[in-house]
Amino acid sequence: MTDYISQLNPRQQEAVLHGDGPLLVFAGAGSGKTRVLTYRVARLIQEGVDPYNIIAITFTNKAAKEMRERIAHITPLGDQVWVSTFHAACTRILRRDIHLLGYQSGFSIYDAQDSERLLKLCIKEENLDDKQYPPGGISHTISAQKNLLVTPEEYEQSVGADYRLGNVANIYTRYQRKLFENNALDFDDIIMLTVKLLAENDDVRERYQRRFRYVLVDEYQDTNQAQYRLVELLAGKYKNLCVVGDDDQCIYGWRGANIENILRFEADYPGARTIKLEQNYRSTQTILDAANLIISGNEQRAEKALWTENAAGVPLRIYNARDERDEGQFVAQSITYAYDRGATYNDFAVLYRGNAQSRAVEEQLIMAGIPYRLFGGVRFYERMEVKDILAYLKAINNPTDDMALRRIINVPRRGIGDTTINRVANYAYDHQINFAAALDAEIPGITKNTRAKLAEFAIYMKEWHQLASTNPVAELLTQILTDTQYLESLNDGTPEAQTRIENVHELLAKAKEFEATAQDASLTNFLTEVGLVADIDNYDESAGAVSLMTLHSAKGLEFNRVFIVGFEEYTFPSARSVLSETPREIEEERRLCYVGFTRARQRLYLSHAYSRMKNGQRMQCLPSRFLKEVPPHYTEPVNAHGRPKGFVPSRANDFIANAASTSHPMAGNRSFSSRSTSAPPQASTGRTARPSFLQDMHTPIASTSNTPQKTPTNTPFQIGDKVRDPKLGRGMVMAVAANGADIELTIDFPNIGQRKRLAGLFGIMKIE
DNA sequence: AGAAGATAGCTTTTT
DNA sequence: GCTATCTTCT
Repeated sequence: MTDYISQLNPRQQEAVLHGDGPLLVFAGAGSGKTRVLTYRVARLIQEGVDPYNIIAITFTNKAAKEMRERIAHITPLGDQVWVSTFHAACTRILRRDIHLLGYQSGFSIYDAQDSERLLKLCIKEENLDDKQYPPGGISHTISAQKNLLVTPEEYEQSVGADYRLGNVANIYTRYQRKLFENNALDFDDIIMLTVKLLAENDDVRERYQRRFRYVLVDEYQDTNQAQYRLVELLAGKYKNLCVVGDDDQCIYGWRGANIENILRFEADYPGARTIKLEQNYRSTQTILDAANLIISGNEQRAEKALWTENAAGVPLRIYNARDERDEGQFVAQSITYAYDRGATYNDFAVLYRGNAQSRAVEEQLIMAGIPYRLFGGVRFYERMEVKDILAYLKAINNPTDDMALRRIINVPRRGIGDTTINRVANYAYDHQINFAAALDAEIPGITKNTRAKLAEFAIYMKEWHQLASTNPVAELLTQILTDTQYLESLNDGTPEAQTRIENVHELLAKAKEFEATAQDASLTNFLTEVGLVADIDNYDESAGAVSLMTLHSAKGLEFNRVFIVGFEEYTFPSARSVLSETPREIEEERRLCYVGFTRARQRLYLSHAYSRMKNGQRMQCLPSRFLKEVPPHYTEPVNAHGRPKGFVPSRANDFIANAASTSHPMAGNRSFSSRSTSAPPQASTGRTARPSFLQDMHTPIASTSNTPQKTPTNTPFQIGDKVRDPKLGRGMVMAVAANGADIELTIDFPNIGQRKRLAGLFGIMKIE
């Protein structure tokens, strides 16, 4: 720890050594931001500040975890610093004092899915048509209001006599009341209510202000109004506030992030020192120049220019694909080409604007036998079976959580149908009691038989509730699984059944791990922890696979080689932003582009297709406007293998030149059977059955252990797969056989009423 | 009550 | 193309 200061550049040193008072650090991409933050915390402790008096706030658990570990690594007392996400920090504050707002400490946390379900209920109860009041849109509106700290009452006032908005206000009011009645908070409430708590209770505010003499905030450009206010409240007494961010990387405006917060910092905190970190340690000069040129197209930004001492590197590689399939092949072939010459799969990331784009790339990676991990899509804690089990825990932990209870009352099937549930709900509503209480009531219209089922369920609930007060989470879970036969109910013969069962076991393992590591292993804390995780939190650098994710998810990560696919108008920038024609939205897309470019250390591949399927329709596409913003001398067109057109091997600066002399241990070792020993059985059945929770490795092997020996192992196809042949159309694989070196598939084509045996498999692609 | 089949509607990004 | 919801059937 002694000599760490000398490892920093002058600007970084200045930020680390800054004493008391507000400090703004503009940290460009790859400029050593995390380093500065962690060293600054270490320095404070070294100077005699009690770690107890420091809080560092991030947006993701991953960032928090990384910072916590790095601080603990450089200074012995580091692990006492409070490092957490906005949401985790606020939840902790609320668990302690939320009774002052009328809620109870064991409140449930509703994710986007939960809150939308509740919202639908509210729209229904207001007797409004969910076509005219689409839950998604209303949810966005309510979220926006909460981010601006606008209460239902204030919103109602602000909309005046507007009929439609008046109804929206009514929905908001009802929604908020229901959350309260359920003793539940949505994500926005977590911040909003913490602000309310601190603003309205002098003693609570005073306590936290005194405690947090030093406040550090990461990614300040992504704070929304509520978070801004929260930071203001926390740091209000000592003003020892250090915020780090990059206005050029503000990409969450649609979610309420206010880029003004960082641009206004000096005005908000008079006497603030501003430091700009502009030296980039990550990318080549070429990549950086291109990124700088892109971002300079934006009006609303603080002036700065990244520079680097790194070499110029190679030009950006541009591929014009025919369609998304060709584009996927380009990605796969380029990766294979580089892999065969010593690159590793972790070197690569494929970034795209929207999750829907992953499919085309996935198909080609599977065909080429390239292992990959997919981020985004359905996440572990959003999976049906995991949410079911968590709903049991929520309902047990928080008996007023009607939403959780309603979710599980007939899962697994207990013969309690929608009619009954609605009768109970209506009864509860009419008598102003919660759903759980209504289970024991004499409700008109419910038959004796059904009432017995309700009563039986109610008894179980009481038993579990009892169990929860004395036993650890994992034991409670086990008991629930036994009592309900939930696992058995999952075993329905569908291809996903096995994965679902595994996911439940995974959750059980999570619970055990939680018990082993948590300081206070209460059920409430377990639910808090699992309620606030994001997909990217599970990113693991060393997984030996290509990473596929959205540009948003990629923020904060870096890769040696980055593909940005779908670099087209109406895809990137998104159709929405183009059609809106508001500079604000296009500027955010441009920032997203800047984020994407600066993820790459060595190489950046950009591809666009001439045509692409969108919403089931084939669309013509034009190259992204951002592509035109990069001058031609920074770029070079490449072929479908990622090689420069007219490539000559002796060319200086090219990869093959040095790869030829040093043989990589992995080079040439690409046979499928030797690489993977235990492919998960669902590996090639498609994304819905794939757990993204752990390393989501993809291997093309149908099955290594339980298939006859003659079945070829190096094929992505297995019996039952739905496939498409370019000439014959859709079909289903009926048999897989080896025919010499070739693979032979027997495929049923229902549309032509024929069964064909095909060898060579040219153009046959798996579909879902 | 529950399953299978048909149709409408929608897709940016996520703590 | 996919999914969530509605409809129809058992």
